[in-house]
Amino acid sequence: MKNQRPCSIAGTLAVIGEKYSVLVLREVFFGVRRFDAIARNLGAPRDVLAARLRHLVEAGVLERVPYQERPQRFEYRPTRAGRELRPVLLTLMAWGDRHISEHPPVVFEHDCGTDLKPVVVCKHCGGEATSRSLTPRFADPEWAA
Amino acid sequence: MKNQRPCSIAGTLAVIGEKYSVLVLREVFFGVRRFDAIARNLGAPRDVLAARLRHLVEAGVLERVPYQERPQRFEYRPTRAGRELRPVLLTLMAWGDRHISEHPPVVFEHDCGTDLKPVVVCKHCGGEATSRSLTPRFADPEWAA
DNA sequence: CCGATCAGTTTGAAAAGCAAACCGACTCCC
DNA sequence: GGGAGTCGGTTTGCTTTTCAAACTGATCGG
Repeated sequence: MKNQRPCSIAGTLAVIGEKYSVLVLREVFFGVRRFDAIARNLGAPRDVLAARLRHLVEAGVLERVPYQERPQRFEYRPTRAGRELRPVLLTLMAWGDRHISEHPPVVFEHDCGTDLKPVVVCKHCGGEATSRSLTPRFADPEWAA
Repeated sequence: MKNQRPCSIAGTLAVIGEKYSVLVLREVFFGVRRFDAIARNLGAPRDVLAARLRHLVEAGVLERVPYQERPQRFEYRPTRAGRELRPVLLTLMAWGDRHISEHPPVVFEHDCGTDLKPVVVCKHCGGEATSRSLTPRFADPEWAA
């Protein structure tokens, strides 16, 4: 990584782009918040998991909270910033449901009573954000495509 | 990676989860579709980029199309499945804009005339998909959290 | 012929990933 | 009290991946 285009996608990936990081968040959102349980559900090497958790805590996405003294034990909870990553996981899941497994392993029931089909829309007008409806504008014109 | 929870998030990450893959898609969406240009904008090692492009083509996200004969040269275009990954990039960008750079390096103008603020909503009711409004249901109860 | 362009491949060393074993501070149970 | 189990990691020794830089081969322009 040398001469990178300035970009919020790259910025977010610097936080959650390493292997397992997103899956850690998935488990945490499901309520699985302890080291052993996360390791089991991910099948990840424990040293790598330890490194990822440290990184996510430093980045302010998770917090490490003791859930008992004697012996002291910790669990990992999403912060506000962490919870705001849920849309990322939902769009990843939606693509996988559509293009990989036609029988989705997990479904989210939405308040409205249906199985959630997540769509990305413009907050202002509510219209779907499609390729054709979007025009990029670059802060630094050197990087205009 | 051993004993993984069956999951569409993991499935999608198997396609675009390696380092640089998402950034390749970003460039392709911006219209940067040739090997040298992508390599330049990413600052990625050329051998890694070659491997990623191969993988994305095999996965059906990009296609490798000749844009000239003599000497034969290729460019990479998003397929339909590839274009459907745009929502993933938009949510990644939105999080970075909010939590990393308060001055976004790129803004998308939406048809409606405003700068796009992407939100994930329920396709059926249009309501925002928040933690509290969602209840997971597991196809295989062994993995219920 | 000389230099430049482009899409990769090759090379050798450094970094990250991996599975399995280990550790320390406990608790539980006989 | 002793042995087994739990839990949140760290250590070890090996394999795989990444990296930057150099190189290749086809072709064009002067």
